[in-house]
Amino acid sequence: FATYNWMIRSFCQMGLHDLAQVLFGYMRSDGHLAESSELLWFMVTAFVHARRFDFAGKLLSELRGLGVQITPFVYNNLLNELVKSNQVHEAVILFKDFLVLESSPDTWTFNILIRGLCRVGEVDRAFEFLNDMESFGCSPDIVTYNTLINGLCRINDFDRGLGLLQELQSGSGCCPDVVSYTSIMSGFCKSGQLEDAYSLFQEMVGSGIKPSIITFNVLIDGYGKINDMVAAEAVYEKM
RNA sequence: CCCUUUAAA
Repeated sequence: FATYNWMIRSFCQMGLHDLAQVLFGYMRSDGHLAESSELLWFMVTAFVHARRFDFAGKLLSELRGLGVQITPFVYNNLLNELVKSNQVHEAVILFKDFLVLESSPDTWTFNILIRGLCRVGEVDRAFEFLNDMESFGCSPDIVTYNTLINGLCRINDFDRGLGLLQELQSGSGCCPDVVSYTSIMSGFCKSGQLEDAYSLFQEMVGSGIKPSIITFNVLIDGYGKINDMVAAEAVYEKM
């Protein structure tokens, strides 16, 4: 098994995934599957990086067959890697493959996917995942909502963004925080709606939430872009 | 630079 182990790893590192796949088949036939759980996860990451999601999914099935527990912490990292490299749809495919494992996704898993979908403008798809969370026993948290709010503002859908903010204010779940407000303020600033941004700023301060350095940065930058240096300086004096 | 998830640059 030791020989299979390092040969397969070497092939993966050399980018020879076809050879690694063939070798894995031989190793399996030789009855070494039971001792290969750590190698299996190594191969999963390698094949995902090589965009070979079909075989990665088969490997995950093997892992389940071995009764190996892969924690969400571990595979969230992999999903996040894909999202960061603009491969959200691949991440969604992989997410579905992860469902064959015994371990259930957690809130972070959904937050990563929701963020990815928002980044490519598929906000409605992101909301579908929000609705699916509950069936997996996951509750959306403030990060989930802030991510969605930001996604809405990025596509200039301020009405829905503000609506979600109001939902947080009235709902019993979680309360909006400085990120929620700053996110929408940033959207307003980018589209030159400084009056709306500033009234949100006042609303935030009025509800006892302390603006952060980023909040001020957003406002000052927004006023600078519309050449209102007087207002920009006025905000600067507040910090 | 980050390196399990959210706001500015």
